[in-house]
Amino acid sequence: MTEQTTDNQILQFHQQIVGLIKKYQFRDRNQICCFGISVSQCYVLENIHTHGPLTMNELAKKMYLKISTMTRVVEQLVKKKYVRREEGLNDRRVRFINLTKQGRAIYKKAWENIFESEKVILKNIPSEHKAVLIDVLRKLNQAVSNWQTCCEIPVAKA
Amino acid sequence: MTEQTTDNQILQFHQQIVGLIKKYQFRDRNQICCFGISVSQCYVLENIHTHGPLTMNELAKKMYLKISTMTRVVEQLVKKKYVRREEGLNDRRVRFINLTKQGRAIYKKAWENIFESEKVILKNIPSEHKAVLIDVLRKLNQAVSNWQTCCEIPVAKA
DNA sequence: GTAAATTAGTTGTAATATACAAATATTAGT
DNA sequence: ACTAATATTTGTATATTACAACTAATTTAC
Repeated sequence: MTEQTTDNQILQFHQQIVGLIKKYQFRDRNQICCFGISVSQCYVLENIHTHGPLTMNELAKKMYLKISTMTRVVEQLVKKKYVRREEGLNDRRVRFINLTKQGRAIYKKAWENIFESEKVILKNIPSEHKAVLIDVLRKLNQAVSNWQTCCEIPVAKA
Repeated sequence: MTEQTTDNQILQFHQQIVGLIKKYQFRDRNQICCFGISVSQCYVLENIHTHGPLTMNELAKKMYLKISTMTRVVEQLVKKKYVRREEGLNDRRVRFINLTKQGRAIYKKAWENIFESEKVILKNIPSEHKAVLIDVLRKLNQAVSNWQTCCEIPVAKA
């Protein structure tokens, strides 16, 4: 038992993370999209649900999307009556995007299955490891937050 | 200290996982795509690198994509000379997709940064927690593998 | 206090990713 | 040999996203 991280540990860690990401992405496309909303649309609902009404800029930043893309995503949600645009009081340029009653309902429905799965997973983890896990995940999140984009061009051409 | 999982724990767990996924997705679009290859293209390289030459069907299954989409992705990689199609010996219908020398090189380059980041992250985690983390990630992976798609239509219309 | 610069958001246009259905080529079953 | 099944490709359509140009509102500078 050494303090050093072995190459094997790093490899396993990497593989588990990458595997997890791929599966979540897959789940996203299937499980979330079932209710007639796309992955991005669903993340918008989640962000508003968690943080309350957000401006277009705030939403775009939280979802790592361009604001023009944000406009399109929100547009679809407005059309479906899951969110509404509310005018800013101080600054009449900004629009606060807020959930409607139907929006709250569809959000619950869309995340319910995932939430249930996570509940089961967490239940099966020994109590003394649960706190450790959450703490480590938080650290991981922080580390990942510090990642820089390695170049200016976000998406390369084919 | 109770054996039960609190609602708060579940919520935190959920938020950390979702946050992590979003960031990795974002990083994918930026960090991986820098070398002139898309996220999907990069995952193809990784799959072949890890498992050796794969058929179109195997690749599609591993990446949760339709085989027709797979054709297009591999097409791009062939054009860039990162992979080549090799005819099956027993069954002349199948094509084994294999890495070229350049393919191996670009794979290393594309994942290098990510791998380095993960190494740093893992280094900063106390030794006794490292094994727990990897173990939990593995369990999480298993649980996620069992997720069913909730309906037949994979992607809903706008 | 008005002109210039900045900011928030939308719209036009284009590129990319993905899916579905039909087509092709090969193999397996009877 | 004829039919069914399988592996892959191609034609076509939709969705997601980005970039650039645009509008409207606010702030800054003089």
